[in-house]
Amino acid sequence: MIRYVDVAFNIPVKGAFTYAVELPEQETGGDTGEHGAGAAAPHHGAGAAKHLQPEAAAAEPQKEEGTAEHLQSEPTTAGTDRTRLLGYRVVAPFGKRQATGFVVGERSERPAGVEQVRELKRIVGTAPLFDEGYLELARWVASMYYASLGETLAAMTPGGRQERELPALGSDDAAFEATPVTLSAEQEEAIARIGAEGGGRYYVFGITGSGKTEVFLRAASAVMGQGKSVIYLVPEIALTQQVAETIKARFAEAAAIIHSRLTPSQRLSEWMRIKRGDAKLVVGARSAVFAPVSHLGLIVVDEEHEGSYKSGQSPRYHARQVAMKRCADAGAALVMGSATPSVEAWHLMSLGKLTPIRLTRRLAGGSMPAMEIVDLKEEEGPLTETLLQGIRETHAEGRQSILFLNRRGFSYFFHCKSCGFVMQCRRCSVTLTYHKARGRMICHYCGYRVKPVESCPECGSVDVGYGGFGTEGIEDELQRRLPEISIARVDTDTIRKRGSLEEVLQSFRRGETQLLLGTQMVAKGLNFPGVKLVGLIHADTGLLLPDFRAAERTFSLITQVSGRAGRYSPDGRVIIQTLRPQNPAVTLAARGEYDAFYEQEIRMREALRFPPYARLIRLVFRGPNAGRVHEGANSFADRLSSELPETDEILGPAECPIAKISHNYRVQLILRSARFRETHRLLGTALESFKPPTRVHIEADVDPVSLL
DNA sequence: AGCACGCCGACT
DNA sequence: GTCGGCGTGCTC
Repeated sequence: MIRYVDVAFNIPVKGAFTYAVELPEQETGGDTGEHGAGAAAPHHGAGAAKHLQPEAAAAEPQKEEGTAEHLQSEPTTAGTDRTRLLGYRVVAPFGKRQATGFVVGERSERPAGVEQVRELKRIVGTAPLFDEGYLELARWVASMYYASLGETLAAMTPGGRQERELPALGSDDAAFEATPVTLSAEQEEAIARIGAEGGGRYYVFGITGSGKTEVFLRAASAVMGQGKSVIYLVPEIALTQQVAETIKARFAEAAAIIHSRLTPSQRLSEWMRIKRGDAKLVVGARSAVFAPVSHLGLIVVDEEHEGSYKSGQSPRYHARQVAMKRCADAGAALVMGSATPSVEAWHLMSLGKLTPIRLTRRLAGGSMPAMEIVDLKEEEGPLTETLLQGIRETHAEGRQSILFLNRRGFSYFFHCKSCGFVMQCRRCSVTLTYHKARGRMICHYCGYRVKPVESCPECGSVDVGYGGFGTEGIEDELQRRLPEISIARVDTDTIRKRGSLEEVLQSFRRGETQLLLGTQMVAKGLNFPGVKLVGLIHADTGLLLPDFRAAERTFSLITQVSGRAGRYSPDGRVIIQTLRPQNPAVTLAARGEYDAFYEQEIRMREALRFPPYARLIRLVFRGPNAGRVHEGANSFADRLSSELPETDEILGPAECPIAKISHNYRVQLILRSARFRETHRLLGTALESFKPPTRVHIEADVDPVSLL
């Protein structure tokens, strides 16, 4: 029987391609294929059931790739229901090559208007990856983020071809108690409120160490008790090892933990386990929001403010937004939480669209640390005497310190070295970026440009320019000045190797090293009882970035990093070094004045028409020919200005802050809209019909998190 | 004439 | 995305 299937490929091209496929008339157990390679994979021949036997995986543990090859050349297998092909991954001839894609439609007639229909090369797997309902979600994601259906499905589904079981659980770490601890009154109340009725949107807003995780786990448990499934999102699984271990210990086989170390085959295996309903709790980073659960009852978004929930490539989805969509569709509850909510979340809470639940007490007997601000302008270099003295004292007490330094340099940012003044755009209020080649300060939101000043408009100093602390060398400098202290360094370079992060952290936890020096990642979720002092070497690096979220990020960073100090003791200490000791993001974070910070930030956003008072869509035009890239951006901007409502603003075209990446020139356009739905729809039609100059690509980023 | 490279558009 | 076709222009 000849059938026709619509296949969406993992390419930017929209629309599906139709292929023919010959299906067996019935499940006769006969082999319809002609390759005869099946004999080479003896444990595979009988189809689905055998795949899951552990012996199969154990038999050839080293030969995963080779085994996969055999299975790929295995033609349509008998004993598998492939009369319906929707949701299968397939391999098809595409031009001169083979490409994998997804079956997104089926038909029995050859489609009209298509002259040549080629035949599918192969059907991957023994069961479909998704069903119609799931495809609907994919269509929503693709259209919301202006991506093709094929690349969207590729981002949503696991890449493995053959299921492969996960190794047995490692030796159970007794440190992670399987039995829940006693709850505080606040926690009890929080759980009761979340469980009070099905659905709803909640925000657990609690200081670090106040027991959010336990609230989430109890809520998950309750939902699972009703036979429903739970998705538990964390920013980066490697750094939430503690949460993962606790969940493993408490939920065992009912949980699927999707982490970055899983191979594609293992991911597929977990995917199928979830799809069958064997795993009712899915824990994972961003992409776990696409877990194929049935009867969704709850999605937890832990550390909601985290930027890693936003995908960096097409489809540039925000897991929080997808979570809202899935919960709304399924009537499931959404529970988010953080010590530092995003400004958007805060706004939703103040509008009553998100129910706040506050946790105010630290559980482990700790209290909030003492916070000190050190003015870097008064000091020589990044390692100030206050900081060094603090480390020495802490060490003398036999306790530990964490030093945080922001990787992002600010050498692009022209500033006054005397008072810390930074030039900002009058209109956008973001930092102007210094372009050395042009000798101009440029706003990357609107394109505004000025000559750099010769002297500081604030204090008159002529000591202005670009340049700052290099991050390299801080470790050496520390080593030199504090030779008695052993230092552990954690950054993207040192953790590249598998397992090395855990090693470094373990040795710190055991007290073998006394000082942990790291980037962003030490700010998040790591808890070490021995830590007394936390130092931020340059707390306001983020403030110098040309980004309207700069203040929010700085506030969050200071607060989160501070949470690492004195978590288990009453005498924690935080030293915040800054060039701008008067900046509200710094001072309000230091004083723990959340409400004041959010209120002033919200007012600023309203005045400047930034989210949440407007929504942004960023369009990046890129290509090897600068002229054509500009031409494309200009003509599209012209078109939009005639088609979009008057109230929408089109900022730019302006060169991207990183104007050229690997031979590609980049120009951006930022749309600002107060009526998002309409703008989104109109932009969709405009993008569909616009034919950019050759070699010019347009990337759309809806609700961009960073404009860099 | 022969070839290298860059540009372009098709891919079911 | 990736591939091949083909035109321009350079070299033997």
